[in-house]
Amino acid sequence: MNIKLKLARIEKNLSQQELAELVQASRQTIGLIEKGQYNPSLALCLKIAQSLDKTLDQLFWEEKDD
Amino acid sequence: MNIKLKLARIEKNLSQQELAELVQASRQTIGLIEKGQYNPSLALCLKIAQSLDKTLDQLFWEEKDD
DNA sequence: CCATAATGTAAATTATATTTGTCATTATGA
DNA sequence: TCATAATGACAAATATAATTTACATTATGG
Repeated sequence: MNIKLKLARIEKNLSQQELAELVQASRQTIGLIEKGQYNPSLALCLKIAQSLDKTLDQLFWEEKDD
Repeated sequence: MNIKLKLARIEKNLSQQELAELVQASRQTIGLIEKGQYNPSLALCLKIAQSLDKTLDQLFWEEKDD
């Protein structure tokens, strides 16, 4: 569950459909990325981050201990 | 051409082959990503960043003006 | 020169991200 | 109640990332 992405989208007052159109993807793809258990391409991540005025790290980076 | 990735790899004294093994990818995949014109998956980007002690932004983020 | 490590490149194949379509659910408003 | 927007979920088809295999180039060291 990518809560950071979902929150960033809602902050921008965008529906999944609207974000999908901004990044030229399908609504389902956005839904799946927010749901997690999903592995989007770097290009799509970059478009999403730019559309939401965030960086890759802000949306997709998790601190790891190992 | 992803020069940041290439430099980060060389800083770590890793060959493409060695980095590939660390992230469980093929040597060719690493070479193609460094060459650019390529669209890796987020999961692979995360593994690469962790292996090189960098974040996503440090390796894959470009400031955009638009 | 010969051997080898490191890298670049290309074609064929496999794996999987993404799309498309469809139906169900929830919430909101007329 | 009825209509609709938003979302979740699922399956099948398509697009493309990634692998595999192979051969070439460059550099280094014997």
